[in-house]
Amino acid sequence: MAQSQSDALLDIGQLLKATRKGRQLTQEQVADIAGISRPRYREIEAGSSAARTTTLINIARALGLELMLVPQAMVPAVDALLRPHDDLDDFPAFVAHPDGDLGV
Amino acid sequence: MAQSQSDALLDIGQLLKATRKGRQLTQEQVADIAGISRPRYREIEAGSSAARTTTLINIARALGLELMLVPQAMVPAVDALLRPHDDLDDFPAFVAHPDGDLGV
DNA sequence: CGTGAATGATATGTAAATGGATCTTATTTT
DNA sequence: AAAATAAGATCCATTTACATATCATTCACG
Repeated sequence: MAQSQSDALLDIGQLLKATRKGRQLTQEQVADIAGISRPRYREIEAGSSAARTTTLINIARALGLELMLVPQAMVPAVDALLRPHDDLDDFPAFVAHPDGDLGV
Repeated sequence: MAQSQSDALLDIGQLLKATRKGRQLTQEQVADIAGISRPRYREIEAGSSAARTTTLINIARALGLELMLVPQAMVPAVDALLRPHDDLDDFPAFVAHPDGDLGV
């Protein structure tokens, strides 16, 4: 059916890593701004640990991202809006991807 | 500057509650689908405790929502896309709102 | 009114996130 | 190549998420 929690964590980690590199920041810098330790940020980026909601929000903001909860039916539209995001720096937008197999 | 973590949790809780009521589900039903206990879901909905990332994803999905990480610069656009969402049932879309005071 | 369902709220115990220290292994940089 | 910096990885102590049980309160409805 869909992505397991582990997969979601891995995906989030990948996005964080890609965004961080796009911003040319070190793990320590991001961890610092987000107010967590580097070992912890490392685990979150590696997807081997499920951060608290508040921690994830802090990390996201440290990277210039915002956490949003979007109606599943709107995900494709939002995705489409985000993809052609060719700015100075472009990061992929993360979706928790149930799979994409909604009957939209 | 911006929203504290506590405020973010309260906002998330409000969205969850509004969405749940829109879907006419009980706390127990959502908790059940999300795989957590009712007291636990109650606390998260009340914003008095920060769920793990995986838990939040599960709850969101139980309510037909998806967790997304969006570049802050794109938040207004996504918000605009989400607001006129007058479907069969319409839920507000959550944003972790740093405040809206980005120089966009 | 009163009966039951939904919700608010708390307590105890377990599991997992987090911080801090430390060590190793890349990856740069000079 | 050596030095420095970043990243991978593991340990222990503390905090907190979460389950389960329980009771109070509110709310819908006959």
